[in-house]
Amino acid sequence: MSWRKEQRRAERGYHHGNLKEALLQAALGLIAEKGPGGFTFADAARMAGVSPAAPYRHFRDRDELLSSIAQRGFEQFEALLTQAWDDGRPDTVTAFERLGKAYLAFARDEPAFYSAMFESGLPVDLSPTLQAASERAFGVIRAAAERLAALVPPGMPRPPAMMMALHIWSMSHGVASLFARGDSARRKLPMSAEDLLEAEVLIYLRGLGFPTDRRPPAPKDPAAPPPVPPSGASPGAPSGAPSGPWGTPK
Amino acid sequence: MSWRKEQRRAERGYHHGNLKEALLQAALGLIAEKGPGGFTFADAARMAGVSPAAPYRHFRDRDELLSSIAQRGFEQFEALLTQAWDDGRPDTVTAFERLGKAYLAFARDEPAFYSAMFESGLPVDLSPTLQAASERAFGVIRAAAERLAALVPPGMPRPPAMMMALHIWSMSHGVASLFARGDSARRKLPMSAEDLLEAEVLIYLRGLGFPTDRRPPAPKDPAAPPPVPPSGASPGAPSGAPSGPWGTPK
DNA sequence: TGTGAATGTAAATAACATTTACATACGTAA
DNA sequence: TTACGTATGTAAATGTTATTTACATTCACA
Repeated sequence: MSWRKEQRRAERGYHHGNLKEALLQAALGLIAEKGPGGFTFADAARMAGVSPAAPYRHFRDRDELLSSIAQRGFEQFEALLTQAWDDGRPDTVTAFERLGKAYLAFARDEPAFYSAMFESGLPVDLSPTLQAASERAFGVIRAAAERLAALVPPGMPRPPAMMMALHIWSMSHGVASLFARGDSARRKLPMSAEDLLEAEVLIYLRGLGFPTDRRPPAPKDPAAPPPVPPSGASPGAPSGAPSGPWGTPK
Repeated sequence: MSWRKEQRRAERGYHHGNLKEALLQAALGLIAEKGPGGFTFADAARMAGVSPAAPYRHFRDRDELLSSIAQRGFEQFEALLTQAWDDGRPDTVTAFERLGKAYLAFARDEPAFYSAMFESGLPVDLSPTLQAASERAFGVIRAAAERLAALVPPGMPRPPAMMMALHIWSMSHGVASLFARGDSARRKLPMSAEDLLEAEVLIYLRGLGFPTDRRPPAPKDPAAPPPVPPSGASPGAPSGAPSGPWGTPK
């Protein structure tokens, strides 16, 4: 039963060569499977083929490994959001909605990172680098909100961009946490989390004075088609396409 | 060192008499302090003055205790929301906003319950009674949304009440999770979580076509004051009172 | 009063996190 | 090339936890 260990040792020698990375990967896999609480330091070591004490050469303790993963998660998150925002192309509102979708996509596609970042109970405010990473990620939303705020139609009250950013963050986070986690989404929904969030954001944007009825034709930015929202769209769904921000639940 | 245990035993006899409840209370305290992960079954037993095996007479395992707490939490949550909604008095919109406040208040005042309910990683969908309790709590929001949907001004698209309920839930949950947890709120904000959520909900409601400018005078329900939102309210805050859904950050 | 069901206890097992003392390999300066 | 300091692993030990099993005490009630 130890031939396997010996075998592995023979293959890689006394030194692993890349243990830190291997541990991170192992932990990532374990967290994705069994949640941030179900991950054990010993398991990760076993998975990497080293003794239970080896990880301590690379991480002060279990929490530091978790924290490293969260850190990396925030970095990837920031990259994803940046890409989704794409500097506001083709127009601010479209890009803004893409941001929300990206949030959900991350929660769904990177459950391990998401868990470590938001569900591990780690005190984000204790690690300066972690907090910084978190703030950089939020900064993308913040910047987008800044641009959006500048476009609030004249005559409408214009809330601080920071506030708009926090609103969007909380909507995305709320939908993601409640409905986009767990393999089969813990709670049943009459629609996808994506559609739910999209509708939510669109209603919010309308509340800020943005026209939100156009959809297929995405003209340039300051172009504002019919400023009057379409009326009388009951759940019956007359036409084939969604008549408002929400379609008929399929 | 065992005199204390003997002492306690003498006071209460071989049987604790109320162990189940004592364990729940102990766990509640521990979770409030150290988070849902930092609570140990053995600790709760110790705190109740019984042997480490005693709890197993009342809970199948650690998870079942946690689950019981979550269950009780959802029940209290439902009660709190019901009270806040107060059947839509004095008017639907006001009561609706109170609902959001109650959500935050619960997250803040009952961190242990909130943790067990939403941050413990428990598979809510696995316990039928837990899921039912969760759905009853959401039912309050759902019912409120139902009433609100009926008031969407004619001429505005009216989203399904269920969707509105989910929107409100996600906003509240997002704000609560991100900004109303942890003794000193992990992330710094330019305003209180309550104000943040209130503004968010008001903008959302405006997006649905509700007039959202009145504040001190709360007239009867179907009474709809100036349907035109106030214009030109830059962050400078001209008058003393909040000029829109948001005041100046103090 | 006797008895079965509840409720606790003690002791044992297995898994972890973490520490300490010791072993090995790697890079580098002489 | 070699000697040495440092980085990286290992083995063994400690203390804690979850959980189970066999046994003890007490309660409710016939």
